[in-house]
Amino acid sequence: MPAEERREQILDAATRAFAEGGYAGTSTDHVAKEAGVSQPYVVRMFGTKLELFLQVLTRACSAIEETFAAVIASDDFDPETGDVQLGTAYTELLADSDLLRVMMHGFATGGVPEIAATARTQMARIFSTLQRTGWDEERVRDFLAVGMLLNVLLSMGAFGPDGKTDGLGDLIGSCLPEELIARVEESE
Amino acid sequence: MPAEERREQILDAATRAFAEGGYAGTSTDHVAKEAGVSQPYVVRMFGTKLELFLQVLTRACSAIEETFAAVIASDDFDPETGDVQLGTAYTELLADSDLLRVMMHGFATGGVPEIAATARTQMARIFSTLQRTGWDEERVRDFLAVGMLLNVLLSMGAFGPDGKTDGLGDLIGSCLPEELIARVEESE
DNA sequence: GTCTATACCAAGATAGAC
DNA sequence: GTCTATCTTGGTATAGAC
Repeated sequence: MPAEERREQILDAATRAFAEGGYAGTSTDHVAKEAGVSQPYVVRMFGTKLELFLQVLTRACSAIEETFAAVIASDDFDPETGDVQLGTAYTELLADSDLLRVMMHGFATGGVPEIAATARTQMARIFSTLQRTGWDEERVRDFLAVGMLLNVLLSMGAFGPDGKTDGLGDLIGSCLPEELIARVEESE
Repeated sequence: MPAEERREQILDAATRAFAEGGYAGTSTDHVAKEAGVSQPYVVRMFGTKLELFLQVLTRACSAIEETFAAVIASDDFDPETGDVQLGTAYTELLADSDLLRVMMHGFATGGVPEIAATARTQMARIFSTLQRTGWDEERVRDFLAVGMLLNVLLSMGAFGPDGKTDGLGDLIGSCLPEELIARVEESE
């Protein structure tokens, strides 16, 4: 298999693995098994585990940012009701869950300077993209903030089967309309 | 030293250590060094590293919840302008940073079922306390959401010296008044 | 109540064959 | 381009002395 294709395959596998365990909590061997290759090969291809994680994090944030950018740039984007359009796009990300979960791991791993620096850069990019909605400062902030709250709830398994009985239902309900919640839970 | 006092001392040290590295990224030896005791002693006292982390997480969330509860229960709490009172209390937490940072690590570590379950319970408690403001659903949600966004920014070092040049200044500015930002940065 | 010594396993990275 | 074997380190937990 050509290196380029293998590379993508491993990045996909690493995204799933790191989404579950985070940077420190995931071994390169786990990533390798998920990708169906040998552990030394993973290290060989990316140099170090850290470099691999940085690429996974950057790729995940780019995918998220591009999802928003596409909605905002589309012809039928309407600043007035844009929350719904962006919210729907975001829900698709929620249902996929791996991208948002690695992102959150990256955002929380401030103890590793390279990861923290990458996190700040990517967060700034996403913020910058959302500003192209033409919304005022507070509206952009609130959209991002509620999204971040949802990411946290996703990370702690509030959408999963165990999460239903934990008293977070009302909180989730105040963030998302009923129909969308059902769709996210389904995919858990 | 009596066991009870030592216990608190170790929990404090563990809070600092885990705030930096998270659950998987922090060794029991690191905790021990921070507390000035031997590594086997730490394990002996809490049984396992996981148990220690769960207690640290629960304690941190309780402290945060109690901070809010105290403001809300105080005589001069006014639901109308309560955002400012609660926001100021929250800023004190931001300046301390360790409590919020372990909490975020706990919230992001969904891959360890016991941690995720504890995270959900604690989040529900904080939510429940905020509901005692008497605010409507959306106002509670937005307060919590903006708080979560700030926690994420804190975790990625956006308030630290390196964070100033990353283009997140406007985002932070839309979450907190100028004076408060200065106070948080100072403590970094 | 607290330590030293240590058993034992997991994990990142390297060497080198095919 | 990909693997097997392996070196080396670090880390959790236990045993047992003081």
